[in-house]
Amino acid sequence: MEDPSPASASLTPVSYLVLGLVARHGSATPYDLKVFAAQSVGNFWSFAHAQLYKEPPRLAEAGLLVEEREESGRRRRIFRITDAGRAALRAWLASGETALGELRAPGLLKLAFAELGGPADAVELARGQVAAHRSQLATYEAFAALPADAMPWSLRRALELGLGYERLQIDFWARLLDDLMAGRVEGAGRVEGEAAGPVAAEPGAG
Amino acid sequence: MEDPSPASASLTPVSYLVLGLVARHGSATPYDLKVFAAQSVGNFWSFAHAQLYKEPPRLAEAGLLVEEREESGRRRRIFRITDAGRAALRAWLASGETALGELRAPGLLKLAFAELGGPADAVELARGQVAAHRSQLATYEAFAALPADAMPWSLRRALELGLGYERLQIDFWARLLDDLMAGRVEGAGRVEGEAAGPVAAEPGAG
DNA sequence: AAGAGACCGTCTCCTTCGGACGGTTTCCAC
DNA sequence: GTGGAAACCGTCCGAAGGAGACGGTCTCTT
Repeated sequence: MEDPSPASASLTPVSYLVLGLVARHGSATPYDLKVFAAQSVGNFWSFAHAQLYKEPPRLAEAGLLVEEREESGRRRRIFRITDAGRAALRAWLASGETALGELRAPGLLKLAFAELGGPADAVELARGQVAAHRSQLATYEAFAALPADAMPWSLRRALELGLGYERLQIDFWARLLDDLMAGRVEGAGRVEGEAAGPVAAEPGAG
Repeated sequence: MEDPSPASASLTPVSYLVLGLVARHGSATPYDLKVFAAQSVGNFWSFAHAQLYKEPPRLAEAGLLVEEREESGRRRRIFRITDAGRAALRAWLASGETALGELRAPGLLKLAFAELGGPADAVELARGQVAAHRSQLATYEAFAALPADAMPWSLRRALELGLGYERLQIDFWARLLDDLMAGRVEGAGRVEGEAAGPVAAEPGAG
């Protein structure tokens, strides 16, 4: 049993990013991809730029893209999408794939263990998160302020989820901060002026 | 210039997960870690179980954990935290590290390129996302329904962010679905009964 | 005492990640 | 025009992460 179709090699999120970006713009060099990505989805989902150089040749080998060469001095690789590539992209868009993804926020991990630190630590964390998410929100808002024709409707919608997400984070951490300051958190001590907290160490099940 | 302290080798999120879990429970075997993780942070942030077997020995080598052996038949490795480990954990909790993380939701990536598919595709996507996030929300709600003393306050708080996140997603996709069905999306066609959509292909800048 | 099923652990392969490094082109001062 | 600074562009590598196949061990039941 051999794979009858090299084009059906497993496609990852990066693959679809590349396919989508090339389809949207007609053609692109890896560098273009890097720039396009940064201006669109890269806002929520960053890709190592090395991937954007490696992926197009892979897709070309699978027949989903074709590669040309610039004639000018730099002789950059220019990629265009093929019918097979369009089909793969359309299949992905049409598939009922509903993977969820995860809430991999470093701040959340830290919060999950905040009971092991002092109350002041949690306060610091919350403050930092509020600030960081506010700044990210500002970035998104600047992007969202672009004229309507600066991006396709779908991307704008995606941006709106990003805005909602940042606002959710800000609200969450701000509320936590309030509760912490007001001593309204059951189990967490009231924050006075202390800086270092205890880390639990009682022996347990082995 | 050499690293004077082997214990200061770079610690990753997995490191802190392990450190935190061991600190919280007093001691743990790698298998315990796997179970503990699944019952707590694993809800939002999953770790490959192989990591939970590899990380403790690494931390032990760095002096942050100590390893014992069960005497019984299976002779499992039991890990406990050291003072250095507690210090590292406390330092992490107290540090103003505020990395943001990203919104790496596969559905979001797909949405960003939805203009390249047909209106029916976006509808399918939205429907699927609503269903998937509703199911995830139900899982979180069941977890949140546990008695107050079933988890530390910090973990419960983290859970609450998870709940908010799922509700945000549900609202977002449900609203998109509504707008799509009502033809209220500028640029997206009204969904009639079509199934396959076009993928843009006009040549552009090279 | 035997076998089923849960429990527990390791290994390997492949991808991703981050970033160091290096070369090229353009532009501007002079 | 020429030198070089600055932006532009591309490749490579080592370390870490992730999926999951595979294998061994214990417990419980009959």
